[in-house]
Amino acid sequence: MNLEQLKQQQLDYACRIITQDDFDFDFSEPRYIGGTDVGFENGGEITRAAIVVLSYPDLALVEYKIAKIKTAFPYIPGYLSFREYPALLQAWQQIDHKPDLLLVDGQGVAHPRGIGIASHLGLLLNMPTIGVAKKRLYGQHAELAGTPLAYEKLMDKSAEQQIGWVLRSKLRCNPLFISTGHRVSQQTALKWVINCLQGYRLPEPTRFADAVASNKPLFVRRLQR
DNA sequence: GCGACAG
DNA sequence: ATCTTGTCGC
Repeated sequence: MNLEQLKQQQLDYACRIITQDDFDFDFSEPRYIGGTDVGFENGGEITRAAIVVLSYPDLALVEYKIAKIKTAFPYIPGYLSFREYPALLQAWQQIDHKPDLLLVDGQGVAHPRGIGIASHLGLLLNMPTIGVAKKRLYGQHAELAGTPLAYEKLMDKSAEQQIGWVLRSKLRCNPLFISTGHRVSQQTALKWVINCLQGYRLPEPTRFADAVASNKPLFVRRLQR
C-alpha cells in the first residue's frame, strides 16, 4: 500500500462516518467512558497502546489494558491512524468493561479528509468516539478568549462548515481541539469533553490514558485509589 | 515553490 | 511521540 492508496481508503471510509444529530448517540446515562493514548519505546520501534475505562459520573478508573506491538508504519501527518490503530484494536479486545463512549487522543473529523484517528477507530469498532487533540491539524478559528471553558468553532478550509471546536479547558493552558469521531454530533462531543474535565487541561479519560501509556506506574497506582 | 504538519 | 535540566508562575 502506498500513500495514495491509503488516501483513497480514507476518502472511502470518510463517507461512512456518522456525525449527524439525527443519529446522535444517547448519552443520557453512560456507565463507562473510555480513553486512549499511544506511546513508543526504543525510539519508535515498539508501539504501546493504552485504553482506560472510567465509571461515570464519578470518573474513577475501573480498568486499563496495554497492548505492545512492533511499529509497522511511520508518523505522517494526516495518516496517524495507520500508525496507531493496530495496537489500539489489540488493547480494545482485552477490555472487559466495554465503555459507552471513547475519547481518542487525536483528531476526529477535523482532518484534511474528514477521518482522523478518532473517526477511523470509531468506524472500525462501530463505537461512538470523540477526538481530543492537543494541537491543531486542520481548520481555522477565531481568536479564543483566555477564560476557562471559552470555546470557538473550528471551521473547515472554506470557513463554511464546522468540523469541531477549540476549547480552553484550563486557564493559561493551550486549548484543546475537539471534534466528533463517529456516531456523535459536534454539540455532544463538546458537551462530554466538558463533562469529563476535573480541573486539569485534559479530560479525565485522556489524562488517565496518558498516565498509563507513558509508563507512570506511581501515578497509575494513585489513580486506582 | 513555500509553509503547515494530530502523535 | 521521545530525549532531557532547569526554570518560571500560581
